[in-house]
Amino acid sequence: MAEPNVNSNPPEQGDRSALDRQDFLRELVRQDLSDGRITEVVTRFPPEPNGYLHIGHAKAICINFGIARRFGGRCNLRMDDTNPAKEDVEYVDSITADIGWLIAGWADHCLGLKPVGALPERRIVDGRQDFYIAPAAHTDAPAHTGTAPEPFYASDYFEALYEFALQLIRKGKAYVCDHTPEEVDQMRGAPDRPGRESLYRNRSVAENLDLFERMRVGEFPDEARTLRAKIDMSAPNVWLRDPVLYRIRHTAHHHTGDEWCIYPMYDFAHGLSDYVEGITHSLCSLEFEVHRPLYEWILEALDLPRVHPRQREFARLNVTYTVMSKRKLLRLVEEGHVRSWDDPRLPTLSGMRRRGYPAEAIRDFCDRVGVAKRDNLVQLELLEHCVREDLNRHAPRVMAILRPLRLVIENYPDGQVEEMEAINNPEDASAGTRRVPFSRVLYIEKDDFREVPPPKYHRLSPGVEVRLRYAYLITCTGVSKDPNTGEVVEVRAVYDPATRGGDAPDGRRVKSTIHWVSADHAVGAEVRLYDTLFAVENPDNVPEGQDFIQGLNPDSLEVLHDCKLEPSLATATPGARYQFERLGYFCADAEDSRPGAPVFNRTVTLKDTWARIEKRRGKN
RNA sequence: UGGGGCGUGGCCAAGUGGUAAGGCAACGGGUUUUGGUCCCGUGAUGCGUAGGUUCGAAUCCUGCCGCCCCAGCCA
Repeated sequence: MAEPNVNSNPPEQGDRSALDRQDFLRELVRQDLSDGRITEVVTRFPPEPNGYLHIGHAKAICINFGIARRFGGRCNLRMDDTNPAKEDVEYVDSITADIGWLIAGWADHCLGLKPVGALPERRIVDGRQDFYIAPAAHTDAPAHTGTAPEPFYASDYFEALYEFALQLIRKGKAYVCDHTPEEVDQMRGAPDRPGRESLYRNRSVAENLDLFERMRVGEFPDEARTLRAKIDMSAPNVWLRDPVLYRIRHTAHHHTGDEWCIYPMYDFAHGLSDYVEGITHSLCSLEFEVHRPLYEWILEALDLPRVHPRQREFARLNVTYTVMSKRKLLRLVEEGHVRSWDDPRLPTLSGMRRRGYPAEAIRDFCDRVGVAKRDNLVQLELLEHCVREDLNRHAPRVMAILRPLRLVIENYPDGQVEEMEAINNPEDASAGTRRVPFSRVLYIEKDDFREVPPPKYHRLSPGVEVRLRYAYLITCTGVSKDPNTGEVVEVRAVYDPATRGGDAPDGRRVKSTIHWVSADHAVGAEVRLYDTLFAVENPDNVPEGQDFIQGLNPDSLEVLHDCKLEPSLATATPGARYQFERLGYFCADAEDSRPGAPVFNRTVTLKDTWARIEKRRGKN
């Protein structure tokens, strides 16, 4: 029976790189299609709602949605929620929101849509029992616009899963075991030593059926019994040594409430959930490779009528200067090393979104990182490159002073204000221009002035002429210092009225152009500068006896309170991204920005050749 | 020490018997009213290692070395 192909949208034109990318997963899918093993491609992304999504998940999302998209299929977002003790709706909400954001405008057209309230349909195919949940037709659903998609839930299949378990028992392939967890543990043996068979392994089908049904209705306490697969206690692969399929947990579930007190284990639930949804390719990370024989055993033992899903594994993503494990991220949040799950220093999707990383850049990164099976540690620089490349194209330019230094134009009339025309985005002519007020007293960046300039320093210093961007050529005439500290508190200069806009009629050139903000018109702002969360490249690789926490970078956050922005930024909308010229890309904080009192996060710096020169000099 | 995987330039990664793609990083140079962007150029005689097969090997065979995963009633 052919299932409806609800989505046959081909990938967009002009998408060559993603289209042609060659990796072993796409190769396999291509092969299955040309062999006629399958006629459509259905994948899934199956997070357990027990934590927040991070860049590592983004890779899995891009692979699963990307392949569905590439072959005109669909990808289901499924909550793998089979362990009520660890899960919560808080997480399903954040996960769906993060995914909606990440795939918006890219893979929303191949997002598997669940018919509202639908459960798997029970039916008989070729005399064999089957369950299938048909996707909603795409045309019936409102266009996905980046809002949280409605996920599928493994827990919606508990009834079907229970029926499958019954069937396994009837076939003599599963049994109820009364051993304690400790006994099961001991009897499993070791990788190089076979295990011992359960004393309950040869119960009759009738007794197993009776016991399992009584497990379901709640006759037994937690841990009293389990349902186990009858496979091989001496199998070299320990996952084949009669793995537990169901356990008793008198615990309320975030999605099914108190309807159940037995819950299926991952290995039993996952493959069958894939099957129920008509998944053709179940793409997961490498640590599940040893589970694959069990995944296949379950599907085969049940003699299921439709085509079986195929599990294939790829290496998970690691990025330098950060950690990806749920356990470690949780510690960072709980111990207060970061403020929250969406702290802009975290590799969580919510953190990166708050920091200003465009979803498109994260997807591009996942694409460039490739798909393979070897362990990897990708340099942060590649991610930052992707972010800069996207922002360079799209972010409007603006002038902002992070560390203000007063500059007085001595020969500029006091009280006069001129509106200078500035280009919004040199990469995008359609972005137009804006007017920026100029006056006698300005702020410039402290870094842009040196009383005694080091070699190769092109910026302002006494006697030197530079350009004020979009304004005038000025020449530094002197400084004022704090009488106590000797610190330069004000720079004085004269301007050449003939150079309005920045070009000299006589054609003379200056070595540097610096940015500025008019003191009278400046908007005060808080700006948060971020450095890597960890000071070490690979925080997971800690020396003996050390805690990964010790690898933290004490200077990962610097808050600047007295920044001066050009007036157009007074009402920056939360989440809006800009390039502060010559400094970097910044994003109006979505939580803390207020009209008239914006707060900005530095997303990433611009590449800084001068900083590199200085750094090199420091080393020599 | 049992089983399952993986080793290609600093980091990713193509390559599937015909003589080492591409990206990031780095380093030179050009353009530039952002020390940004953009453009041009530079890098493995070598594919963990030692043998073998072949006219020819990163690709096939054998041994060795290294790294990762697996003994949850977690996923």
